[in-house]
Amino acid sequence: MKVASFNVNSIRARLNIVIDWLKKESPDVLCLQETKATDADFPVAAFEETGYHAVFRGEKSYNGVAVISKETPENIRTGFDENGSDGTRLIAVTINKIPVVNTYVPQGSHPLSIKFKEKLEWLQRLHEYFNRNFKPDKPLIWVGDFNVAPEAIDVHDPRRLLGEIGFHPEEHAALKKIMQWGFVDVFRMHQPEAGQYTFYDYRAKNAIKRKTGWRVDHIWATRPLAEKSVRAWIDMAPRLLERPSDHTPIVAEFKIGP
DNA sequence: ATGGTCGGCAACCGA
Repeated sequence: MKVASFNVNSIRARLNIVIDWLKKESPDVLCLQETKATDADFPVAAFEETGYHAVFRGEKSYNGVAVISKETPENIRTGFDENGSDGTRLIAVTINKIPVVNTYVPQGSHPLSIKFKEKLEWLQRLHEYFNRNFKPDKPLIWVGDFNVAPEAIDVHDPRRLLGEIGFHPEEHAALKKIMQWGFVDVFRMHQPEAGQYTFYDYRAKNAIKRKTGWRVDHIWATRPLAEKSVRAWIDMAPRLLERPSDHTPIVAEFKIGP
């Protein structure tokens, strides 16, 4: 089973890139973040024509998550609870009997802002959500834009960036707590080298050439599933196409199911 | 070097 995650920064602006990428890479599951479309505006037909199912929860202008899959997704749930709280940032499905949780973690704006506190609380809530709904000794995949680079090798200048949004000790602590609940960073398990990034700020000139990136998009799995992962990589190819996103897809393959 | 550029959507917010 091949699982991928991609922050698209508008599914409508990026539709051709995503569809072409699906055809080229043929993942079993593709999780999207920042779709920036209401459910009525989500381009379902394009995915169905490509042979995929699409489930999604969006809103106008901001946020929005979707799961694109070859198999019919089951147990579709959006948000943290029965009320669907923060449903445009969290969508969970079961595919081939494997639960997949797709999140768009709040970016947090700036460490001194109220939004930073909200980001930390959001991660705490997510920890409780995993604890309430899943068990670390059972298969579970968590993917998405976590908006946190976990380690020094995940940013281009860790000394300068430490304490900035996305590379802050409190974010690291919050993420570490969730990892200690029972996750393995599947990408890092297969790719030990530094300097592999999923995000390049397009406000910065020549960011890709200068390698000023961040690894903030992730594929994590509980141990029984991580043990079945066979490879993982970041796909820079979409950047060569028209209208690149500032994020790029991350992919992992597991020796299970189809 | 303390800016820069996207996307959505109609003035600026979020990233």
